[in-house]
Amino acid sequence: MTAMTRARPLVIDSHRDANVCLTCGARALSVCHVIDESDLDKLSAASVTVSVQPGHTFIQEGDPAEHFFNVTAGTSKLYKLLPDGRRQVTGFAGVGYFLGLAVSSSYAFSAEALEPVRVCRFSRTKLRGLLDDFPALEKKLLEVASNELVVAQEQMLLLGRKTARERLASFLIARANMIPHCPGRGAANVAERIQLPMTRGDIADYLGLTIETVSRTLSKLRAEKFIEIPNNSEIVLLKHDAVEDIATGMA
Amino acid sequence: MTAMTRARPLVIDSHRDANVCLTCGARALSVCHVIDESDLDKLSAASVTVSVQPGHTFIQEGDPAEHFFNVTAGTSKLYKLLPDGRRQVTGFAGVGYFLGLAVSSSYAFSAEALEPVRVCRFSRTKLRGLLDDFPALEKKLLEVASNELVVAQEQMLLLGRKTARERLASFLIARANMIPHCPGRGAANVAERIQLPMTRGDIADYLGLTIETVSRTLSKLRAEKFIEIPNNSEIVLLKHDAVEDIATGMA
DNA sequence: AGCGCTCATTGACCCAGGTCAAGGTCCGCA
DNA sequence: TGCGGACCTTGACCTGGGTCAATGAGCGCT
Repeated sequence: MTAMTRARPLVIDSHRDANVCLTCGARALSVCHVIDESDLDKLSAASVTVSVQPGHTFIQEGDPAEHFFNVTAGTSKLYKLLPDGRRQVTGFAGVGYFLGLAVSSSYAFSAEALEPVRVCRFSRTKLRGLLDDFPALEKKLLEVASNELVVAQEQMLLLGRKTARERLASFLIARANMIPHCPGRGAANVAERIQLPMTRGDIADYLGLTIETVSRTLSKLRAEKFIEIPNNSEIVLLKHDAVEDIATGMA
Repeated sequence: MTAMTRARPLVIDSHRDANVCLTCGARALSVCHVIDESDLDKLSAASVTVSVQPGHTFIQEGDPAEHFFNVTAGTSKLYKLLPDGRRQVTGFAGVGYFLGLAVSSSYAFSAEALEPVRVCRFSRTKLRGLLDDFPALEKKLLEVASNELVVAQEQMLLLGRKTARERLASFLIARANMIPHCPGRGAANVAERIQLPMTRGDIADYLGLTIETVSRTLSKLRAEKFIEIPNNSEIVLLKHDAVEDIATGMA
């Protein structure tokens, strides 16, 4: 039975108990943490857990926006398409990410799982109810949206004005900074191991480049001893500060 | 005395009565309209009116974010800079625009007036008080932030994946769509007169191009009879639908 | 009316990054 | 352990848009 369900692209967990939110490892990282423990049963009751297999799309640009999602496991890519297939990845949604903030009748982007992903899914009306019950949640969402906006503006600067080299450096630094504070961080030349759940193609679509330019630019950074590339889904940042200078256009 | 005060870059209106919000022409377009008329005196009391002369910066990237602003007259450009002076304009803030959503200790962008601008300025703490008194305002801000996010994602698609021609077409369509519904809009080939309070350089910095490319591309669109350029601050859209097709990558 | 400033246009040339094409590497599977 | 397919790298070449430079147009000021 496990094998059967895992083979399906989207699985709704029907055997959920009222404690999912209480025991949820993603709570500390997500908007839910503003809700008091004693109220978590209400949160559990308002959502269902959905599992998404890698490569499967659980939000489709243009579809009616019936649900909101909170990511509890895995990473997804968020993207928009032009009619001829050109793709812009607008972000990568990891654990704790809240999806669907667009207050519009249809989704403005698609979301596809890069790894096995689990999300808590809320219907539009249920979320509305939660926001009325928990004003702190609304405050938190405004905070989250505001921060997203800052990140989006930073990405506009990258896409509009940075060179390929600066874009890759910015990407690596951003990825490195999202590693939950590992010991020795902040020091000048401590190596950081960056996980890349996405392909070179996804990185290219995120940075407004082609696969070839991403590959070439990474090879160049490796030849210059700024990074190491142990395998396709990891990069070791050898000189954080030097790469940061490249990212900010100071080198 | 009028001449004296108008010559200063920033002027705080000290002779404001308690009815400013009640008589404010921008109210219908701004977040304030969710506040009941009977409560507008509280809103007036929490803010000051500031006038900004063209070319003057009233928000400086990196400065401590002490204030929030609501635009009541004129257009400003919002932008970020790289250390070497490369500029990305992240948006143009017109009447009704709410500025300062970034919940961070410092501003993530600068704002410079393109025309004579008037803003209502709230201190961080006063706005916090208003949000506590008027939950509807918080809801409205979340809605505004969410819509901003959708616009930002659209701009990422433009900057990452569209050609210069598509970028200019997108810009013109977006500008045309913000004209408050003029009669005959929506019809196929009704000419629309678009106001451009910004320079070619600002447009270039907004679209991730150079002045020269903006100029050349507009000249080309004119040669193709899609637009007319009566003067530097106006463009007439002769074929809305054809230009829209270019904007969306369908031509 | 004419000066001088800022902004916009146009042309000639160039280059960062895209395109096209040919391998290479990794990994799951039989 | 060797096959197949997805993904990545590298090289050669090309081009959209950037750079540099000259000219034009609009406008406030005297």
